[in-house]
Amino acid sequence: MPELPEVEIVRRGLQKELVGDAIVHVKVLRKDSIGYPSPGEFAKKVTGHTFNNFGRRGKYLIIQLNSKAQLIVHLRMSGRLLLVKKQVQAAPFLRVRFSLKSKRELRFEDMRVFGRIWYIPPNMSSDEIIPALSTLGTEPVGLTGKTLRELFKDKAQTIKSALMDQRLIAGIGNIYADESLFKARINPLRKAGEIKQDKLERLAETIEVVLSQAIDLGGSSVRNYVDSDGINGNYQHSAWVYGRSGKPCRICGSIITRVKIAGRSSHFCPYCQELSKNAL
DNA sequence: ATAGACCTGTGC
DNA sequence: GCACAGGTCTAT
Repeated sequence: MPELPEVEIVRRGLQKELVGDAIVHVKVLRKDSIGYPSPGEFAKKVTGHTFNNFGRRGKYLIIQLNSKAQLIVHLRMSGRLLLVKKQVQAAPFLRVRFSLKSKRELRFEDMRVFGRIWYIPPNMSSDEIIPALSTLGTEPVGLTGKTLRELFKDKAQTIKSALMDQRLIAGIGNIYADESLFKARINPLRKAGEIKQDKLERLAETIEVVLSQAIDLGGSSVRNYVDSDGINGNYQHSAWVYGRSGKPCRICGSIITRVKIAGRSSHFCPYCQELSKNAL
């Protein structure tokens, strides 16, 4: 599911509802979903904590508990965090259940089991338990062409894979990389280090516009994504290119193309994002 | 840079 | 059957 907008929406939903609530019982239904500590210890360690704050870094949800402990969640492809009354019927892919003092449950559902939850004890840093956290790049806020220039300087990789590289910018995934490149009229196959400054200025702006618009629309629901109340997002209905291969470009009517870049399906308009028009 | 692994499902 | 799915990791 989730890229930055979806994680941010979940974060906001939980922040509004859960600060001050407490975890009274934890049940791990699928051991693979636990990143740290061992699945056997997880429930014991997490039980009894109170939720203090819900933050986000890239696609990671960072939950501050009392006594300086943390819960960190990455939803990967199909993870969901749902806040429900405890009498609500459990879904087939329920992996971890947090029973709360308020008689509600925070449920981690994850069809594909790629998602992870880590408990960070007070005496440890999140960076030592999740090494990728310490290598995350900048949050995509206040981006400028100059920032992108520095990030992409000398990069021989395609701009598509550079945008999805979490060590450069944190939070952009397959959908919003394609969407941002379309709006900036940049071909996803262009080498990151060879893009002219004026296009980088445009890209810096379109990234922020696309992400904030996605948040306004409740995120993208391709398959599994729902917010913490179980509601689908709507960005996918107004996507420019993502998931639209074979359909006409909303600007020029050309047929949207799909190619593999860095192992991921990439969607673009062969006219609006023509390679030759993009040469430096 | 590309492929394969990790999982489970949906749609042709 | 086969291809594909909001992500990341590791190996070649």
